[in-house]
Amino acid sequence: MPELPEVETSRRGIEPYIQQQQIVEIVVRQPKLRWPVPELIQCCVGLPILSVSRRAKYLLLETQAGHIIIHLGMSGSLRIVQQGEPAAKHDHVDIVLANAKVLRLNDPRRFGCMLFSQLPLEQHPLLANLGPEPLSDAFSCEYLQAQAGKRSIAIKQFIMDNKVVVGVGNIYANEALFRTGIHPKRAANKVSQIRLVQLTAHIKQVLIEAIKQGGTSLKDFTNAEGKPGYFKQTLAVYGREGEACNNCGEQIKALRIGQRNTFYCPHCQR
DNA sequence: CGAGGGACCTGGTTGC
DNA sequence: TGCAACCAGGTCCCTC
Repeated sequence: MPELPEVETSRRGIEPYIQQQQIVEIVVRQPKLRWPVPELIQCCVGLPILSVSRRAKYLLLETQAGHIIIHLGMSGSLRIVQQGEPAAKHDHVDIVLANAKVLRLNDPRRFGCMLFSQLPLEQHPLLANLGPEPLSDAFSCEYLQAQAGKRSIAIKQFIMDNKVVVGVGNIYANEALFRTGIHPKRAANKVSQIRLVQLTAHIKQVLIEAIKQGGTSLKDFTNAEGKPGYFKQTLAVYGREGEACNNCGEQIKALRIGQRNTFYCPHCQR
């Protein structure tokens, strides 16, 4: 479910309920996520959550003892529920807070994780080698041009590479390339300089629009209150194989790039 | 170093 | 209706 807009939607949704709240209890029903939930996470109990931030698709809960690092994988979601609410299937972890609210992690496929790190975050192995945030000034057209020149992989895989830029998943990679008129299979180092400038802007634009609409709810993504996002209505190519291109009316095509489903308009994207 | 593919999981949909 | 095959918003890790 989650690409960057969905993770940011979750962050904004949970922050008002958990920031500055003391952690009363951490209940781990299923520790077997992508990596085991560490026992050490229990050392946060009794401490307040000082901040709720995001790096790439990782959510970071800061405490005096270290950071809780949460990734939602493909199917994870976070909800705020009242203490005492019975757990449903795949509700793997509860962080119970002093205000009687519970931050509850649900993840059917268990590709997500909940970790704890006492290291400075920039030294954590999962965070140390990430590229710039797409919505930061560090993700500039000059930067993207410099990176693209070195790579021969398909432009779609290139912008989905977390070492290049974080937070661009399958949906928004497809959408940004459509907006820029670039064929997703074109080699990164064969995209013109002008189009890389446009692509930089379109990646930012599509992510900002999706955040404004609360993310894309495909199957079951919901925010902290259990409500869906509305960006699905805005998707121009993702999931629209066989339908008419909004721009030229030609049929949207699908192909596979790096084992991922890829959608594009053969007329508008070259 | 870069590129490619398997791996980790459950559940919904599709097709015989 | 039943069951197997395939597919899904991610990304680490191994091999070549």
